Amino acid sequence: MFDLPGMDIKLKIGQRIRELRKELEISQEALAYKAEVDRTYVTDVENGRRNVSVEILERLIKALDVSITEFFNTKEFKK
Amino acid sequence: MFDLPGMDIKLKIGQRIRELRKELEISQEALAYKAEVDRTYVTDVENGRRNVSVEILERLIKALDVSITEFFNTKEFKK
DNA sequence: TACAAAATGACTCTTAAAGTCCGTTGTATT
DNA sequence: AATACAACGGACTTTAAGAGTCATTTTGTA
Repeated sequence: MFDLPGMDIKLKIGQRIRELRKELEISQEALAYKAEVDRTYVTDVENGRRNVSVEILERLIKALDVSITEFFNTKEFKK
Repeated sequence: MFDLPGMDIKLKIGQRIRELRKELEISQEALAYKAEVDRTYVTDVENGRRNVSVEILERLIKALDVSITEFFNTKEFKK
């Protein structure tokens, strides 16, 4: 996985979501259902094409069974 | 500052922004200028009235001179 | 204490973009 | 070929973001 210094926040978030979703071994559709967002929306988010709002992001993070702190506790979010 | 378990994510973020802004001892207007957002928008965000997008949130966090990891590394974001 | 200035809060309105919903296409895997 | 998953497109509805204005609170200082 890449991590260029100036990489888009949307891409970083998308990659993190995909990473955690894979760990749970669930499909995009299953995640979408859990987070109560649209199926196609998850695809776009994971591919860095969506500027997610914090309320939607919180739902996705909850659906991934991690805390917000945990979600952002990876090297690509540390400066 | 309070922290009820089911507290709105928008309020938590607003409180965190205010907290860090106070530490820097700058006004809402100065923060707005640094983050390139409207002054009244910062007021609304701090008071939990705005569902901020991640791109804007990133700008605010940068303007507060902390990493995203740091920003969310407080007890109210841990579960 | 009183006054001015600065900072913040509380609305409203507009438009650019977030988020939804339908279907279709691509790509493996069995 | 059939099933499951992911990517993509377009049309649509809802809302974030920006901006304006005025009211209120806070701060400093004479």
